[in-house]
Amino acid sequence: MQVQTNYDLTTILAGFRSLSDPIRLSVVELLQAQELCVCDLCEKLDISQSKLSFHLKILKEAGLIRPRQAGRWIYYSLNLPQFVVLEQYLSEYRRFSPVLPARVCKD
Amino acid sequence: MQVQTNYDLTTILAGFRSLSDPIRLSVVELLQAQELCVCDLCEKLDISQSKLSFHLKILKEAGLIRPRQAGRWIYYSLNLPQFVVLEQYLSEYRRFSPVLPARVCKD
DNA sequence: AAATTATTTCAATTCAAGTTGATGCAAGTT
DNA sequence: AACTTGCATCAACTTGAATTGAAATAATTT
Repeated sequence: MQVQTNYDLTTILAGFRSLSDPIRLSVVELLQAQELCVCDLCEKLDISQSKLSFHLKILKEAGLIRPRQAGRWIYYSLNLPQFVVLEQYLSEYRRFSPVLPARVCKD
Repeated sequence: MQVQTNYDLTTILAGFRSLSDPIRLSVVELLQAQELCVCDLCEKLDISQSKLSFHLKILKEAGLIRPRQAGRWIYYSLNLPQFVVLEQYLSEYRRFSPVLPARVCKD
């Protein structure tokens, strides 16, 4: 409740959901090193193109990656600010963590 | 690939998946303030007990929360180290990322 | 020991997410 | 203009996750 009224929860949820799939996690790990086009990713991950496209869309809609068109290739790269948003969301848990005693459950 | 061979990818995935559901995110936000028993969470979230129990189990298995039994109540609290693991996983993207020039949208 | 309370588990159902192959589209090539 | 290439989208299908109500368990009280 007190953690972040300043973040958009929907975006946070979409971000975590995007990163909760092994293929998508592999994608961002590959993109972490360098910008890659779809066919590169396809090859490196050894999955079908339409399957990859599906996952790229989810990552893109979560704001974690962004496309750049160059001729007929589309290069994807990480959108770091969105990673930072997620990172900072998580950091709030640590930062404001209580040293409060447990509430006693009494009726 | 290059990001973290030192993390267990399965744990990371489970962590993100756990945080990708609105109910579970609400749970950890409530627990961020203080330890709570199941009945408290149930009441605050206004959901059925079995439903909550299902989500608590997922969070617990992801290592994000942990139970503490006191009599017939079970108090759940955050397991901060696991939040830190996720936070640090995300931070690696920022830290080792190639410094790209800010791209200006020219539409 | 029976009754009560807090919580988990189970089986059945519903709903959302992932996969597949085909089709469409836009950019580049001939 | 027709053809190819790189990618996205669609519809049908398969799989997995979430919800529900009922039953099971376990600690507590009477």
